[in-house]
Amino acid sequence: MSLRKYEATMKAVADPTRVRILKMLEAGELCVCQIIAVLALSPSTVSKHLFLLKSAGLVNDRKEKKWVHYSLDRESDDPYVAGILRELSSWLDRDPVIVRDRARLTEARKDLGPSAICEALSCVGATP
Amino acid sequence: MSLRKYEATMKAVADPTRVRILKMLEAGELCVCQIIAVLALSPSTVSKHLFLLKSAGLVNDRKEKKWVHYSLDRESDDPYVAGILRELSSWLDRDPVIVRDRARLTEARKDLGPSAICEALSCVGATP
DNA sequence: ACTTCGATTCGTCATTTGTCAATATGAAGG
DNA sequence: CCTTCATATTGACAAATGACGAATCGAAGT
Repeated sequence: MSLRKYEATMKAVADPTRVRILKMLEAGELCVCQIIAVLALSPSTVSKHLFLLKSAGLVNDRKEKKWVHYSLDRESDDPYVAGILRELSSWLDRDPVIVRDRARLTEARKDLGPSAICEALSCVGATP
Repeated sequence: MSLRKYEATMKAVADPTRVRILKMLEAGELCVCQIIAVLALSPSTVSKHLFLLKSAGLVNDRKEKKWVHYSLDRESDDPYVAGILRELSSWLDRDPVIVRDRARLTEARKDLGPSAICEALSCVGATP
């Protein structure tokens, strides 16, 4: 494994926004609109982050109906990806930002579909 | 452990030059002049990298005579540091850049003191 | 004290990175 | 078809980053 690949993987997980996404995905796959809503960032920004994570082999995407769902690539044979995802599962679980992200997700998922979650969370997300 | 601390640690190890330094230090402590010589970078640049690594708690420094020696902080109680250093020990061992760095170090350490190594390597380092 | 030499700090520069607005793509429904 | 809605892409811009040279600090040695 080369230094280039290492650098891409590490830089992908070193960004706070991207690690928030990864920590959200630990609970299961999410559609892009849900991630946008929780992060309260513009769709283009989130899309670029997801592209980077996918390029690094950290996540997979799956298209269903109108939505794209992302999930962690837990069976990667890339040693960097496997090692980082393993370490990450035991990190940051008590960070207030991570906790808040999780709260937003579980709250909104109670009885709403992806589209409705989008609506519900984008209101909440607008008030930091 | 906070997202801020996580970000600092991860960004510290995500840089290729800094990871080269960490991989060099796996063999034992080194003085700054040796690191400068192997990397073939300016002293100010190397000094800043070392400062960043130390700020992240990844390395310790020790002054002896005129020189400053850096070493990995293997007994850190910071979970990020401990986890990263553990993963790192099994990564990049076959990368050509890492291999070359090690070769330069072991070659020059055969029978020279730190100061002489500085001299010997700075010539080699100038020809990539 | 003065000089020397290893290391750090400061100032500056080019490159990279993260963000958003605007636009494009593309599938599902009317 | 043609519109709509969820993502993706593009372009622009501010901020962060990594590189260097010059200046500075500090410990030994003359």
